Amino acid sequence: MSDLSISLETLALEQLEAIGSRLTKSRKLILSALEASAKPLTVTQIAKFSNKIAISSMYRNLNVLEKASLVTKIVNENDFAFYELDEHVLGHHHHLRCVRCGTVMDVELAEEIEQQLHKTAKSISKKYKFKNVEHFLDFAGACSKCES
Amino acid sequence: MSDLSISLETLALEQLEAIGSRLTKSRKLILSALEASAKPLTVTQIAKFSNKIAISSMYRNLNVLEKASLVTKIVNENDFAFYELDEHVLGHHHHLRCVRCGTVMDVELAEEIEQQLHKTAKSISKKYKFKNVEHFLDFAGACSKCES
DNA sequence: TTCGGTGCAAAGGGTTTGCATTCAC
DNA sequence: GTGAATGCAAACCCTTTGCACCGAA
Repeated sequence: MSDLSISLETLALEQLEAIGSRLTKSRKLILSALEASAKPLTVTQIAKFSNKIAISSMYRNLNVLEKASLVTKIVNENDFAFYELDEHVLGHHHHLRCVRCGTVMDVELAEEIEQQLHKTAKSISKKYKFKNVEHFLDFAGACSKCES
Repeated sequence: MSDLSISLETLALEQLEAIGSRLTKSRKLILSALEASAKPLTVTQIAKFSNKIAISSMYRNLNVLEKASLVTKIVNENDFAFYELDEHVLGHHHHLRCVRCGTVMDVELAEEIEQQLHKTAKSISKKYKFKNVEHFLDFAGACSKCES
């Protein structure tokens, strides 16, 4: 149980402490579920991974972990949220979503595109007078399982 | 009431008929609200524009209009959906969202980036065996109103 | 011993649905 | 006249909250 990598555990301790929170068993379990998964998970999926945590605690913990910049919430067209480790942990990346089953997977892009997106964000920031403009680039299509 | 442009009304009639639905007064009102607005609207905002429509009909109509490819639902981090006219009507574009107040506005990008995104979508399609991969590029930051 | 964390149950809030009525073709 | 659309209220479902209890520093 809670086979959390040392590096993530250290980071978690540090960043949770920074917001006055503790690294509890439940939070370790959630983090290890997310670390073990190749792709973002729904609350229900995380709960399956460890059904000892009450759903309410699940949500409360995910909110705390989000505040600690350890976890990121992904809003999806399919009405339930997905969660994954924060970009500080996972590295910058994008998402590919199946329009049928809703599964979300992580995708990395070429540096070239990233740079261009960065430039674009800057020019939008200037043009529309928005501060700290970030880009969110996702892709969606029909996955091979759903297509069969 | 329902000062819908002729071209949109024609298109609406056509595409609603294609899915066996009618162009009713309520649907005209919703479409004209969206056409009049410079930016995507929430259900509540559309309702304000015309408070004669029951909320339930609002949702039902928006779903029908979405099926008819007349309207697109935008999922937002701030927990309520935004709606706007479909890209077939509005043209391809992207969104800029305020992380504070949640407002969403439309943004057009240079052809150069669009082409690169298109290429990227294709290569992702091949790599992950997803069909009909589309891109969704949004930007988010703090708008000038919220920043003051 | 002191707070933060947890479980349970109840409440929230946006969205959907059942049903009888009304409307469009 | 017939099937689609509407209004109202109730149901849904994911998520949040209140409260008493538990647990780690």
